[in-house]
Amino acid sequence: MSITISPPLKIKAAEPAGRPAKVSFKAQMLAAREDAIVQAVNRLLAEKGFDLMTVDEVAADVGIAKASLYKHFPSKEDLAAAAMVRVVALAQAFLTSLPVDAQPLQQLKSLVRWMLELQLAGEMPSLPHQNSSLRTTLMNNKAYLDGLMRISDQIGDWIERAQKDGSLSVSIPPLLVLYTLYSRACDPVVEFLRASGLHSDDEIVELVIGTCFDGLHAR
Amino acid sequence: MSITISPPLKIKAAEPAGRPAKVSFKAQMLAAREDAIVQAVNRLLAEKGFDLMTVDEVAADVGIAKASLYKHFPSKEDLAAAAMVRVVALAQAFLTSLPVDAQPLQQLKSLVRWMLELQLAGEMPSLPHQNSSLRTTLMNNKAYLDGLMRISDQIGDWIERAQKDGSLSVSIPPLLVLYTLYSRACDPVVEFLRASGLHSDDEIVELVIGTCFDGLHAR
DNA sequence: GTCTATATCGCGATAGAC
DNA sequence: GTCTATCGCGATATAGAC
Repeated sequence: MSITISPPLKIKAAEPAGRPAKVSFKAQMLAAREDAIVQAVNRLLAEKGFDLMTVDEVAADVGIAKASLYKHFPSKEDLAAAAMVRVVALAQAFLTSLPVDAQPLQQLKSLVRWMLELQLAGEMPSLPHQNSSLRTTLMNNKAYLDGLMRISDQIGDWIERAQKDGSLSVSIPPLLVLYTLYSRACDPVVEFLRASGLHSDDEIVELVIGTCFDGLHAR
Repeated sequence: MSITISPPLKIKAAEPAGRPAKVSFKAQMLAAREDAIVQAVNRLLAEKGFDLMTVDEVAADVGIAKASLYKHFPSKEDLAAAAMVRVVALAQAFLTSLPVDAQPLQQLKSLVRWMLELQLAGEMPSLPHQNSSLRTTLMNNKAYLDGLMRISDQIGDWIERAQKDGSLSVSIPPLLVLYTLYSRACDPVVEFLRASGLHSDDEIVELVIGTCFDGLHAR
């Protein structure tokens, strides 16, 4: 029922008069509206998951009619795909914000920490891995695939360097490392631990990072 | 469309004549039918997940009418709950089949191996953790809760003993260990690795066990 | 208990006026 | 592009004969 627009609109701030300004203003409105939609979808995906999220809820949350949603996105699957594109873009922005001279293992831990915090903040969308129509839409989304490939390349680079400098086990295939890190984005241990009420969010993050990199076995 | 009955029926094998035998036979028929239903549900839950599994499919798979299903189980949620009760019972049977004198860490690894193999065999039902009606049904199912508590107690005992004998890290809360082990039952890494086609099922099992207990960090 | 046939309904998607 | 109102479909669940 609430309309969230981010970043806040600056109406015709430093724009020259005439048609170009008007077009840009319209484009800003459109982009802001679509961004509000995608943010609502992202939150609902994190809260209820794809199957339980209804398009009616999304429309009500954004504050527009359901038919208007379908003018922006042709299907529910495309709504979810847009949310995933946004998350991948956020991940990419986070990765590029990391110090380039840090040790590769620390980069990987920072990524996992970021994903766990996103999950704890209720902003990590959860999709079913078995919905074929959703998979088809995602696999046909060039923006999503490109973004996913770019961050995977970056992470893969860190994995190889971490294995070379001896901080990461060389007996684990790099692909397995990548998948293991990605899986932390939907690790049910996070919500289980939170439901237990025994640990703060920060403790949960550090505990899960510990089990991920150090394992359960005693050193 | 196929009716699977297990174990195979032995019709009136060593039964005395009279009413008791007849009642027992009927009860066997009923139990066998319900077991066939639960097995079909288990396979469909593993294949498509709860949301994508339809009651029509279950009925068609067992070879009976949908209305007949509802004579055995009052709702789709109860169907899934029955499958979970079965899996928990299988897990308990597996745990009691383990050698009692083995080291506790090996017991835990054996459990994870069993869960991973069940997943690779397509027999690990996958439920959404966010479906509230399903959660309600499960939390009201005494057989499920009792079975889950019994195996959790057994596992918790091994965890404490493994921490005492120095094979498991004492800096990890036992509850986190338990959750981390349980999470291997729905670890998406398994299907990702299988989809990559780079490893055999046995290799996948050992690789995931390795990342779970030894972590990614080099020793 | 099993069947056929049907009730009921939630949800994705659309028509058509403005 | 946005709205109100509605369609169409599939899914859970049930009625009633046998």
